[in-house]
Amino acid sequence: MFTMSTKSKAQTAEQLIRDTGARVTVPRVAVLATLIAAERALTHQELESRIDRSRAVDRVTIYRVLEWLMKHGLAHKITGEDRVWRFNAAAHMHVGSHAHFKCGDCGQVLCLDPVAAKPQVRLPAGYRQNEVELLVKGWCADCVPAHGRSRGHARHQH
Amino acid sequence: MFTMSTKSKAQTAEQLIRDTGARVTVPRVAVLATLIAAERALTHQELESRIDRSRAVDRVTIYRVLEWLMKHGLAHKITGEDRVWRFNAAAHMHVGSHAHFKCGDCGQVLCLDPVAAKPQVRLPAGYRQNEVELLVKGWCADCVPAHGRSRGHARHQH
DNA sequence: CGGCTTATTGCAACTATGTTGCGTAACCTG
DNA sequence: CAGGTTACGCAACATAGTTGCAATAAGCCG
Repeated sequence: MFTMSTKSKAQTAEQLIRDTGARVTVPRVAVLATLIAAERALTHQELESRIDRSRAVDRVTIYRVLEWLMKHGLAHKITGEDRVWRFNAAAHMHVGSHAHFKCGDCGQVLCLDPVAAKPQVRLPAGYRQNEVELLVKGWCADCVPAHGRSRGHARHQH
Repeated sequence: MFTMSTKSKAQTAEQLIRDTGARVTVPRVAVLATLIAAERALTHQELESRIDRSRAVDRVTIYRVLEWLMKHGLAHKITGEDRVWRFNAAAHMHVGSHAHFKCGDCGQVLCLDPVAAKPQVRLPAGYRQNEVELLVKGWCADCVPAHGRSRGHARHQH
């Protein structure tokens, strides 16, 4: 089995957008294809720079496209701890509970598989629980060695 | 047992700061006392407006004091989903796992008691887990009724 | 108590992320 | 291919947080 080419990813993206019944536009396809091609959650900035190479899309348009994709269930937003949003193509939307991993060293964010057991939390009286978001912090495979060598001095990628 | 007066909270704050061995300054006491007096996690903006009534403290100073308090384990930061940080006095720091509740309607954020069972998550090979942060979304006691009445139309407090 | 040293504050300017308004261009339909 | 509507791009704005530096005040020591 060959890896999907960039072109076929664009086609997938195009098809997904067409299926919503709304307009198929260059920015929408570009953003969604980029998200699908990404191995991890991307920030708005990362999206912008990855897209620019092929066809320039306006900053604002990317924001609006992302909002649109979320509204139509084609992408979802991850709230990082650095006040930056990251976006994933929603290949497998698991409603009710999300789990993400964030490397404290390089800042990379992954969308983890849904947790087996939905953690049970005790809320104050009268409160109602809807979704649960789980953020696991730690170090990714690339950063574990660096972390082990020089404890307490992490190189951040801001 | 009487509720602590505002004054004794300021004294508590002062003592906690003094115990670190560093300088006891007006902004530090003001910020920490405000956090201790707060019933929930406060944003930087909320802190600023609550402090202003007694003695004006510069915006930037509040940021720096908060950073300092965290460094000394007297406060901790919660990453909301609205890209705003909220701060709690760290009365009971539970290292390794935090749990917070955020009301999707009024935006209030609470620091929940540590979860009984640390949720077990499967990470990719080579990844190392450090902390786990749990964000429970739902509706607080005050907002549950409103939510029940008009589903899908939440009044946000931005 | 009053001056000395150094940490801390306040101000101003800056950066980064995200949002809004509006005229223009692109898409789809007939 | 003409027309209506949606979506885009630009520019200006809003908000959250950061940095540099001179002025201030905490704690110390005589």
